[in-house]
Amino acid sequence: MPDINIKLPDGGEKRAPEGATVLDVATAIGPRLAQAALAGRIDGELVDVDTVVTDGATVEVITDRAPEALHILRHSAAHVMAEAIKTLYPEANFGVGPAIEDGFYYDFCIDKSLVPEDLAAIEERMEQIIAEERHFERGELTKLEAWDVFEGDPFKQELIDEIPEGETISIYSEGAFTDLCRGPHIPHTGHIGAFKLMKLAGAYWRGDSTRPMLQRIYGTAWFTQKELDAYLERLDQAEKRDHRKLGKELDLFSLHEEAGAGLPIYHPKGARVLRIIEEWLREELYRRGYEEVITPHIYKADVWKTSGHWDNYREHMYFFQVDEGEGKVNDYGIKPMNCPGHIMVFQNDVRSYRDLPMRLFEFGTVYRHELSGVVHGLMRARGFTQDDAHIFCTPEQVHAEVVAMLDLVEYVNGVFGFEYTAEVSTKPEKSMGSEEMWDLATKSLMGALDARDMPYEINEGEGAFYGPKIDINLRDAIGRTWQTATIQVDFNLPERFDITYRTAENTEARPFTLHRTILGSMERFLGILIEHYAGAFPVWLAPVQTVIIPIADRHLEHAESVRERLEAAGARVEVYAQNEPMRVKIAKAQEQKVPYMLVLGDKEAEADVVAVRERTEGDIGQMSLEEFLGKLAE
RNA sequence: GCCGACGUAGCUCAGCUGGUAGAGCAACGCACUCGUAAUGCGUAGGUCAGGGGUUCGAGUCCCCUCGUCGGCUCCA
Repeated sequence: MPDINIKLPDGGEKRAPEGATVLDVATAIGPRLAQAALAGRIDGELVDVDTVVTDGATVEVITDRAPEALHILRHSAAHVMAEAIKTLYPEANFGVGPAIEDGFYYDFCIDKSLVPEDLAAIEERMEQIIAEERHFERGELTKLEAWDVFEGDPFKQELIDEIPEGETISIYSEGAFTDLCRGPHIPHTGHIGAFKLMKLAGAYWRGDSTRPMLQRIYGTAWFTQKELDAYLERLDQAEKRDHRKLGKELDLFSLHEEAGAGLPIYHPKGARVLRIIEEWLREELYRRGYEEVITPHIYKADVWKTSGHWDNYREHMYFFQVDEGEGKVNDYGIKPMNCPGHIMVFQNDVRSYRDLPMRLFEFGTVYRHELSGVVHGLMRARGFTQDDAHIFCTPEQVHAEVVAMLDLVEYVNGVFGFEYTAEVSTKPEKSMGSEEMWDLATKSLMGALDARDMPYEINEGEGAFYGPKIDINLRDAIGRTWQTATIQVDFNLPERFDITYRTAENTEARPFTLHRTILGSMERFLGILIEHYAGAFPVWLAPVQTVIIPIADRHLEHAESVRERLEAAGARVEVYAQNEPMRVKIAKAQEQKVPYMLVLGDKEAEADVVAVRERTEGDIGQMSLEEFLGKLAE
């Protein structure tokens, strides 16, 4: 039998008999590798281990160390789950079942509505399938054959329908379950070392709310039990950071059924943090050439008719009628966006190119009637405050303005220690504005990112109908991402409100309008910060920076005087005056995640010093008030 | 909005197949006056989310509404 040549990823070459598979190649390299082989890669394409290699190809053996390995494993786990469901519910029809971050899911349709207890039976069945070390058998079919195999399966038939004519269709079977699938899969089900079904949910077929809703089970799968345990532990940790839980424990805000969904109420401590951030950002914006405006929370409906919200966004707005007397009734709408007010500021005078760029900002509280299913703590509320700004400028100025915004993004996120990534969304199918405007605006956005050496992804066609945008995604302390800042070009509102400026040539021109937020929603950003810091705000943000702990009642007076002196210096202080042992007060202050505790007893009163306890380091000794204030300011 | 789960004292939670509500913490009172992560005793606190129904009897079963949670969808 003639031999063939294959290349290995390390640059080496190997000879193999014709008809050799990836597994044969692995075996030739070493028996341990053969045992660890989960899949292969031939010329960059992931394949099963029993795929025949071709002459001259580069062959790589994928083991559990490869970054793709978990993905393959989870995809196979999804199939195992589907088989388990199929055996328990033979009438099941399946949608799609991909691997996702940390796990997998499968969508399916069965007669009964599953309850969480049903998951145990499915898990049990999966255990059996895994114990049997079932092999995944690949088959290749023509479109016509595939139609037959999935006879009576509407979802799979729809998927087959969309596969281009002439393309080979691959299917995988393990036991009783056959699925339309591109592959590859792990050699046998026994490689799934640990898995757990996590949650039950509903999901529209193909993500389309006009189509049937399927049942979805989410699961996670790992090579070892240890990895699964570590993952569950990670989820536990994330849960401890949940801003809704910490918001309650730290007395930052509350939600009230009687107030309405998505309408958080901020307590003194939560309000304090919000105002600290706001005042800090305001000063920074002044330094960067922004001017603050204040605009109404409500406008007559006419404004929203002009802006287009009345026609296109009404179901998301709060409108109400007011009887103005003598039978005259007016419609008013609560603002879901700050744009109209800012445009009216611009419009209030004849504007010249010399006035541009005009940068107007506002901490504008807006209300949006979000769908009931999406409200979520502070992260998705119906009332929230945007650190909103609109920049009116000439086409030539767009680039520099976006660069300046990106600089602000970098500065602001640096202060909180967030890393971030950017994405640009381009012209969608349905859009307004000329090709040239879109082109100029999109190039300005990308050019600004390039100018600041910021890498970005492009979401083709994902822009709003009225202009392209840049979105910024933060990465928090435990690696989750949050979309916050957005820089958005708007071709729509300048048109609708017909705003213009005088050019140097004394002609009339329409200004470019940029919307932008840096934090997004102040309250949502607070939620992100709570989770990022796990509730332990840095000193400059902490609503209470230091707690004073008098040891006994006789130290109360001294404690009060220390409080007054610290507050006079601008510190945020609380005295724990309740009649409790010192260690109880310390425990409470620790629980409240207060950065510093000042223990005051006889010794401190006498020497007029404070005994400082740092939240994470513990007792750091005595110092004078001045020294301590210096520490607070660090 | 859609699918599913859940809603018991201020907080965290217990309450089996229907028989008229319980703990810990917090609060309040008394005692203790304390040196770096929770002192003892006592008191009070609930139309079991709201409304309707089934039943001799409902926190427990059914329906509706509100809210919360997990997803999906939406996001001018």
